[in-house]
Amino acid sequence: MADSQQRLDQMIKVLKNKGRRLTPQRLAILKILAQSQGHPSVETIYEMVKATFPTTSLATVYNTVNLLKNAHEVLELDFHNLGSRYDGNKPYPHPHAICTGCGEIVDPECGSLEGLTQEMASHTGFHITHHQVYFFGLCPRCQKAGQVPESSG
Amino acid sequence: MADSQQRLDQMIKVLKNKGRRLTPQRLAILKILAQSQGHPSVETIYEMVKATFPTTSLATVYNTVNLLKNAHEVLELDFHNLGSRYDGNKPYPHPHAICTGCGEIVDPECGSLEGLTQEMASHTGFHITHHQVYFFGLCPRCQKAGQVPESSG
DNA sequence: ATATGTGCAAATGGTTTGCAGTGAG
DNA sequence: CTCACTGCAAACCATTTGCACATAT
Repeated sequence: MADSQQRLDQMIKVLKNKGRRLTPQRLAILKILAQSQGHPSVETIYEMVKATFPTTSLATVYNTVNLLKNAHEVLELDFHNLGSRYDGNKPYPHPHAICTGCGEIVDPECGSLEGLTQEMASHTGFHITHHQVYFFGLCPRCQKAGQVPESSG
Repeated sequence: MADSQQRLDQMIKVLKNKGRRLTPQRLAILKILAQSQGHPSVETIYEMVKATFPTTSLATVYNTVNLLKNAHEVLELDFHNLGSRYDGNKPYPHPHAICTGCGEIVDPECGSLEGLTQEMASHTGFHITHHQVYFFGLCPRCQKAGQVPESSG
């Protein structure tokens, strides 16, 4: 994906601008986040980095992820049961759909969020800066799996 | 408020149906949640209960709140920085606006959430069951406070 | 009478922090 | 060469759990 290369370049640029160093471990984490399709957890990132750098510590992953989060180069999703997940592809707030069956997280197209935001603003007088919009339910696959409750043979 | 009395009665009924007991501490927690206007945290509830029952433990508050949460008689709001907050007035999912200045949480009227939900469902194929919709920003009071940065005398 | 609820304290689990050694710039 | 980064382990903090006693039903 050309996009993920652009994301990676952007992340590197931001870190440089902040005077941060680009260690091999850190670069590996950046790559994982820039290419991430599945909203990985810190633990997931940790396991992936360890494939290349076996001595990497969890603290280093947290450190780098937080660095990017504070620079708005990664979006943090907060879930009560699933733990925090990270999106390095679209580091700006956007709606998510989370399957309560398999845990899959998808980024649906969404045109009507803007209207909702404006409605919230006008009803509250708030100056809205960002949001967290999560929809929970069953993905198509889990719906099918649920319709045939393990009895077919 | 007549509403909060109804909420309290409903909570009590649900606990009874589950064969749970109504201890004085538990009743106090139920009342706090049924009347809650400000989305209290467990810690806040704990402090309030202790005013009447000084020996109450945090564990008891967690226990009762979770009981109600699982019975859908209380709505849990999950925030990364603010910690979990609870709404015993409207125990069903609804949008919230959170002030990043003072921490106030309000429940705005909202007509266009249904459309967004349907858009999400049609774009993902998910069967949506519930949601978490949080808008963050500055409440009117904090906007004014910010406009005059402590220099006026 | 009984088994749920209570209070206390210890356990848990995800995240952060302190520190001494390492290495990117 | 210097200072940020790393890895490890300990610290943190909200929440949960275990246990013996108390009590609502």
